[in-house]
Parts: sequence; C-alpha cells; structure tokens
Amino acid sequence: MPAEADLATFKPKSDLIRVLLERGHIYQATDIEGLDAAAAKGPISAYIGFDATASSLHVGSLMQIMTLRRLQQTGHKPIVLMGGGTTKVGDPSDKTSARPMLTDAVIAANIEGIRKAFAPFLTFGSGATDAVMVNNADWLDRLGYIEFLREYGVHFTINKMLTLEFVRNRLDNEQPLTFLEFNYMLMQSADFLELNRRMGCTLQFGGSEQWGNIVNGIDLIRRTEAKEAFGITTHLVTTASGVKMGKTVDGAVWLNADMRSPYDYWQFWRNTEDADVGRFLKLFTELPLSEVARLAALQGAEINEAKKILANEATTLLHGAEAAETAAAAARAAFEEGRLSSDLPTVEISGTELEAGVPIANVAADAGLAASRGEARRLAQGGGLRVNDVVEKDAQRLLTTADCNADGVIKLAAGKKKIVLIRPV
RNA sequence: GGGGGAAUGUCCCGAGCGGCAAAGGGGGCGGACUGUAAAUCCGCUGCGAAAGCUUCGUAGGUUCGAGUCCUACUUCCCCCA
Repeated sequence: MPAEADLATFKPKSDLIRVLLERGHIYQATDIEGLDAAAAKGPISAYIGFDATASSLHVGSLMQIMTLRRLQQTGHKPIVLMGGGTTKVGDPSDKTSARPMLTDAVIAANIEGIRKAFAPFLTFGSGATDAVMVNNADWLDRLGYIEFLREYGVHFTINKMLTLEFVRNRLDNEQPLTFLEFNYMLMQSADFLELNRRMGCTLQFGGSEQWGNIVNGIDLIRRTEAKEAFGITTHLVTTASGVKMGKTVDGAVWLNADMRSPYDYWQFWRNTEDADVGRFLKLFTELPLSEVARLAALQGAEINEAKKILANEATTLLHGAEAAETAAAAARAAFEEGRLSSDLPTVEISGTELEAGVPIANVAADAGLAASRGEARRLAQGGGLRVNDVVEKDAQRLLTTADCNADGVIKLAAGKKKIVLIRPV
C-alpha cells in the first residue's frame, strides 16, 4: 500500500495514473505499479459508490466526480454506483454514531436528483468508455440471508473486521455498533465483486475513509475469482483552515442548480482561502498545470485574479460557460463597480404591499438574508444591513416604493457579500 | 432478569442551590482591519414591533413558582446475572 511519499516518486506510464497524481487526487493506492500497467494496456472500468442520503450531491463529492471525469478523459470507463441498497443500511465508516434509515421512496427520489448532478461531468451511453449508472439495490435487495452468508460471509473473519478503524472507534468510545452497520463492509465488498463479474470492473475509488471497505472488496475478488483488483483513495478535501470543504452559510454547497444558484456557486469558489487556490485549481478545473502554477504563485491582492478564474472554471464545468459568465458579470458589477446588475439574485414582492409600506425586517427575512425577522433586526442593529448601500439600523422602518431606485428595484444587502434585489410586481 | 447512570437552548459540546430565556465553549452571522482571503479584535446568536409567547427526552403530579423535586413511560450507556 504505497502512501503519499512513495506515490510522489512513482513514474506512471498510463495517462490515468499520471493525471491523477499530477492533479493531486490520490491519497493511497493498492499496487500502483500493477494498476498503472493495466491502465496503460487498455481501457479499464472503475467505479465509485455514492450514498443516496440526499437529493443532490454537494461540493464534498466533487473530488469523486472529478476523479471519474478524468478517468473517462484518459480513455477508461466510469461506473457510478448508486447505493440504493446500501443506503438502507448506512455506511458507518466515518461516523461516530448510527445514522437514521431512509425509506425506499426517499432513496429513489434522491437517486434521481443525484443523476442530474452527474450529467455535466460525464458522458453517459453504451460505448466502451461511456459512463454508466447502476444501483446496487438491483442485486442486494433480492439477496437471501442464507445465500448472503454462504456467498460472502465465509470470506470474512471477525478477527479482521474487528481491526478496522471505525469498528475500534465505536468499541473504544463505547458507542453502539449495530450488527446491521457491521454488515455494511460485506455489502460494499459484494458490490465490487458484482461489478467485477458483470462489467469487468477492476478499480474502486473512494474517500480516504473508504480504505477498509475497498481493500475488503479487493480481497473478496481475489478469493472468489482469483483475479486482481485495485483500489485508490482520494484526499479528504479540507480548506487550509482545516474545515471539511463544502459547508458554508446556508449549509452544504449543493451542485443541483435548484438548490444552489450558479451565482452562489461562483461566489463559493470566489471566496476560497488564499492557501487553497493552487490545490483547488488542480483538483477542480482543467487548466494546464503550468497555468495553475502561475496563478497559485500570485501574491497579495493579485491572487484574487486566480480566485476569479477558479470560480469561472468550476462554474463552467457544472453550469456551463454562459452561466459562469453571467455570475462573474454580476459579481464584477456588484463588488468592483458598485453598480447593480439584474443578474443578482432577485426576490419579488407584491407592489401593492410595498405601496403601503413593509418593515425592512420582514422583507429581509422573506428574501432569505436572515433566518427570521428577529435575526434581521439584530443584523440591522449590528450595522450589517444596508438598503441601497446605506446602512439601516432600524429594521422596523417601512420600505416603500420611494425606496426603489431608477430601475425600480430595491437593493438589500446583509453584510458585504449577500445582496438581493427586491422587485415589486 | 437485577442494580446504577444519562437525555439541556431543534448545529454541536456543555454548566445549571426551586425564581431561568437558562453559565461557558465550539460553530455560525455581523462589524472593524484587509484583497469579496486568512489571522486578530468587537458585537449578535429561541419567536414576536411590543405586551408577551414557546424552550431543557415524553406524559402526569407537588408548588405561588420546576430544567431543577415526585411518579410513569421512551431511548441510550455501564455493572451484575
């Protein structure tokens, strides 16, 4: 199991491994030489499993998505495995306590949402290197218990399972680990075996917490099929401050546009910490490495240019060039030229109500600038609320049509970054 | 089966003599400083315009008054069997 140090000196022959190493995807790998040789010889199939615990993927999964994208770009076949079956059990690997179980209907809806998130990144189809999406419920659901035990159970020893990190954690911390959760690793190993049999899948990617699960799958394939399979784990992406990436103000940074607008998505990348710019450019864009190096080397305020490029590139990948340019233009207008752009997030308000006057707090809360009216009030008292760029400390003040500017809208801002246009209709 | 302990502000951790909208952290948000960064410092962090209303696992009870005391229930942990 080569760790980072060994990987740093490894000279890959295949495009796949070269690109993944250069771009900083790989954390650990099993038999990197063997995998590199296989990938150099011809197309291989590789998969990543995704939980169906939410109706969209968020930025935290982007590392995995980009990994599959690069796999496809270097001439191999990506398999997106939806955990329709395993989600009913719940992956305990990086959890300190059990998570709630979801119903079939919720899981099915989540899979649909996630399917959309993948569309911009991979080419799906039936060709040799086209991506496919499969659902492990297809084989796990109808697996009988006795069959499960005979087929898979015989290959796993409790002795070994007890040494896994998450198992030890639960036991050491005296947190319950249910038998159901304990079985998760067998199910995931079964997935790898099943994909190996069905479509010759020989490689599994996963986050660093998946190492144990992946290795178990490789062992299972060796024992039952006498074939070699490989595993690669990717870095857990954290910000330079050590925070797990993808959580911000309003929670997770979702990929689906209806849950997180392209404008917000652009802003998310624009606000990257200085120290992360180079790493993120490598991971989440397709700019040449020489260009990445140049941008990452910018100092002081100049690095803001690199952040804009990062935001443009990342937004283009997900939402397309047009959406990215619109978001960039709106930001440029609002932050650099101090003028308004109709591309800023806009919230409509009843014209007749505005005629009569509406407390600012109500409008701010309804527009999503604050979670409640009380919060909007406190925001105003703290000097964080501005109406048409003028600080407004009295959140009870009535907003009327007189506050509309020449374009007939009211600019409402919470802090420096959250700007909303209020448009009477 | 027996015995002991735990559940607190719908983000997390966590104090809490019967007068508590409830200490303190973390996180988050806002302000200052900057570069829409980080670090640092300051403020805010249940709902409500207010009167007031609703919070401490659930349901009852004692009390002028209960997170705090009593009873039952639920869930979790530990020890014994």
